[in-house]
This record gives sequence, structure tokens and C-alpha cells, in this order.
Amino acid sequence: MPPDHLPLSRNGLPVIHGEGRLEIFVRKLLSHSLLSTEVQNAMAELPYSLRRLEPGEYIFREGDCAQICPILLSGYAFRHKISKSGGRQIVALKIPGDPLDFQSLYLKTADHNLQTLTVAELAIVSLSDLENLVVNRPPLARAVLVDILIEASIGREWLLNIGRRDALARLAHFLCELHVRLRQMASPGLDESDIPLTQEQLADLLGLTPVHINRTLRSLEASGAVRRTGRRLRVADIEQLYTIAGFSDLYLHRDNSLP
Amino acid sequence: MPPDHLPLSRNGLPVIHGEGRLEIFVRKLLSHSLLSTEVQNAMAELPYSLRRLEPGEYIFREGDCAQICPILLSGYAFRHKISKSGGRQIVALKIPGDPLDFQSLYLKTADHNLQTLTVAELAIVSLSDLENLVVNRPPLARAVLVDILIEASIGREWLLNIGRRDALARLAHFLCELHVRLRQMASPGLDESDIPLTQEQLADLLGLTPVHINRTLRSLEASGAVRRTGRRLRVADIEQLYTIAGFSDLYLHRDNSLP
DNA sequence: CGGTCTCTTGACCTCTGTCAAGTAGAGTGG
DNA sequence: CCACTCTACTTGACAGAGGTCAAGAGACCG
Repeated sequence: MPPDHLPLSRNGLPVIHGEGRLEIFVRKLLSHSLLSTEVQNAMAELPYSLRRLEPGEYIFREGDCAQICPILLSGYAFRHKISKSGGRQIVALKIPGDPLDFQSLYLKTADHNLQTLTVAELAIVSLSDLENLVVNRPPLARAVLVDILIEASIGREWLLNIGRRDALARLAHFLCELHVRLRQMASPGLDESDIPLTQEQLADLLGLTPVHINRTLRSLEASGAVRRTGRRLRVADIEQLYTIAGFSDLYLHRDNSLP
Repeated sequence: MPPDHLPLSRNGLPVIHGEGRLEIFVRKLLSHSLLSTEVQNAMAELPYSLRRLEPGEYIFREGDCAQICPILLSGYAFRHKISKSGGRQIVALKIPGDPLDFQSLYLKTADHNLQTLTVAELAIVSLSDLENLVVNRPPLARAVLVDILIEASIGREWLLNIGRRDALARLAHFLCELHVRLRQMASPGLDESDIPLTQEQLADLLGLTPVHINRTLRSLEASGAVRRTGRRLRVADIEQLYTIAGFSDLYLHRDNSLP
């Protein structure tokens, strides 16, 4: 039985010096911020240790006091919270390239759980290396902050989604968001039409039940917006999803680095 | 007819040099971060101009490109978004002492609307003054970031609240949060048991309808958890509200400045 | 090929929304 | 101090989106 928690903070001697695996992280920040090539190179050369996690492994738990900054190199992860009555709500979905925990560097305790969704690879960057990199590079500090602000903006859109859209539009809206975010990363081996969540996970993410997700998914399939083969769910007609969801990507702030 | 938008960015010559009105903002940051007296004094002496707003006035709108940093000195304000089908969702409630818009300093366009809930007074601080203050004061920069992170944490708890709690627990949970946040500010003239929202606003905040808020409020009143006189809503028994909501204040990170 | 985890489906239920009409406060003006 | 007016709050009847339960079928894995 593997340990429930990652033995993460064995004060991070970097093990592997990446063969450009951090490039996807650089690309993530570039998607919303301008960074000089000097900064980009410095980031790509950050020492890190690589960890491979199975689906469902916890990266940290509510109440923990994390000390490192993991970056998602491949696979998916999600943040979630559980209410006293046992209901689970997924509050964020992270895709390859996303930094997973700038927050712990500034807050004492974690207010949510972070768990892998699929097999995932993490680059564990040491706190001091990261701080050394950011200090004296205001544009990089700014890019990190922008990343945090965009995650918060996505959270607000999810509030609107769960609070005010019916099941069909709500599901469609999430599929649109994931599609846009994946396409924005434009990573080889990352298929923006492939939805990696089970129906139960979709339910926990959208504040619905698995049974109702099933019915709604079926309805989306009937209209041709998605296709399902076996357990695999794919976006079939993104334009139609946009229409069903009333989707606008303003909240993703993709224009942030434009003139 | 007053202008719909504030003429905010008349490039901010500070008009009034505060008689300690910014003290409440200092106190807000102190509630989660340690700051030296030097930093506190420098903050309190920031030049600012004072604006008084009527209930329901917009401070900025989705798509705007704000340029200043307003701080809420008295009264209440809220962030909200509107879906294509017309549903409104309040995504954040701001109380006296809260900075209202660090985000615009880093993101090009606003992704939500910001509106006053009651009569409110804002301190408008110029962008350059603020940046000058923060640069070379890392603890202050950190405190500002912590403030942003805590707002994001509150957003995640709201996702759990709307996604996974029924109307009764959901309403109770919000009342608990507001009570704790107001008490934490411990400001004279600020009554932590007084709920300043109409039933319609509570509905938009909790993803419910006004009619159902009415029924739920009535149920809370019957159990003695709240009291209503005329249109005024007050917390009557906070312990009972905690129980009904299954409330834990971990997500407010009030321990953040403790040893 | 057996085991386990998802997904499906139908019947039924209930929480919350909808509609619509009426009441009561709070402010305004006479 | 009394209309008058707005807005907010109430209330009841009814509807419907989504939840619950439970059993079975289909995928994927070793």
C-alpha cells in the first residue's frame, strides 16, 4: 500500500535536471504574460525533481502545511473540498503546465485537497530556488501573480455556472472551458477534445449527481455536441457547445499579453 | 441623472489627505499578516481621494479597464456576473477595510462587475503611490498577495456552498461567514450581527430565488438562529448557525499571522 | 475470465422554481 | 399626521429540474 501522502518535503535536493520538461510551464505563463528570453531560459533551467503519481493520489490535504511548489507536467489534477454532510465539490481543475501550489508559499494551511485525476508527472521545485528566481525579476513575479488571478477568475465563472445555469448549459460551459484551456496549451500529446473526467467527477465538479450527468451527457450527444465511445468522452462540435453554454472566454484573460 | 460610471481615473491627484481613514485598511491586512509599525504608518499616510457612493452604483463593469485601487472605508460592495440567459450571481461580498481591486493592476480587463450594496465610502489610491509603497517593502507585497489568496479561498468555499449544501445550510453558512468576517474587523459602528442584504441579494449570492430565501429565512427564524424585525435581518444565535451550516472558519485563514 | 469500476435506466420523490396576488415598511409630499 | 408610492417582503398553489434508489449491463484490467 503506497503512503497516503507524498513524502514531498524531504528538503528538496533536486534529483533530475530537466531535459526541457519545464518548457510547458514556461509556455503556460507565456499564454498570459510577456517574458523575456532571459527569463524564459532561467525558468526552464530551474532544478527540479520528477515524481510520477497514480490516479487519485493526494498531493496535499486540507489542513496540511505544504512547503514546495509542484508543477503539473503531464496528466490532470483537481482541487476539492468536502462538506460536513459528505458532499464533495471539485473547485478547480489543473491541466499540464499549471503550477499547482503557489498559495502554500504564503498561507500557513491548505484550505482544500489537491488530488491527481489521472496518472500525472510533477516537477517539484524547491521553494528557495523559486524565490531566488522571482526576486529581481519583477516581470516573472507579475506573471506568477497573473496566473493566480486567472485561477481566481475561473473560480468566479464556476460560481456563476453552478449558481445560475441549468444542467445542460452548465455541462456545456465546462466542456467549452476545458477545450479552450487545452487548446491554448497546444501541447503535443494533449488532445483538446478529449475529456478526461468520469461522469462522477463531472458531477462533483458541476454540483450535480452522476445520474443526472449521464442524462445530460446523453442529451448533448443527441444534439451532436459531444461523442462517446465506450467510456471515452469527446467534444464533437465546439461551436454548438459555445451556443448551448452561452460561452464567452473573456474570463480566461487570454488577451492579457496582447498590446 | 448621475453618470453610470465613476469618473475615477482623472489621473488621481489626491484630494484629501486622510485623517486616519485608511486605518481600517491597515487593520484588514493586519488581520492576516504581520506588518511593522513603519509599514503601518506608511500605509496610513498614503494620499487618497474620498468618494461617497449611493447604493447600487457601479464601481466598474465587466470588460472595463480600471486604473486605480479603491479601498472600501465604510459600507458594503459586491462583485457579480451575469449569464447570457440573464441570471445574476454575486461572486464576492466586500466589507469595510477590504481593498476592492488589486486585480486590475495586473489584468487588462475586468471579468466581473463591482457595485455598491449600501451607501459606501471609497478611498481612491493612485496606482503609482501604491506601487511605490509596495516596492522595497516585501512584507507589504506579501500581505497584499495574502489578501488576494484569501479572497480566492472564500470563493472556493462558496463553490462548495452552492454546489453541495441545501438551501438551509447554504444560507446559514453564508451568515456565519459574514458574522466572522465582520467580527474580525471589530470596527466601531460595524455590527457583526446585522445582515445588510435584501432577500433578493441573498438569493443572487446563494444561487437560489428570492421566494425560496424567504421560506428558508423563516425556517431559520423559527429555530431561533436569526431574528427579523421589519426588513432588518440579524444573527440571533451564532452557535446554532454554526451547527446548521457545519461551519468551520479554516478557509478564512485567520491563523495566518500566528506563530 | 473473473473482478471491479463505470455507466445505464426506470420509477419515484422532493427540493426549489414559477407565477401571481396581496401586505407591509420606509420614505415623500401635502 | 395622513395619503401616496416604491420597494421589499409574503403566501399559496402548482410545476419541474434534478435527486434517490436499485438493479443490471458494459468496460477495462490483471
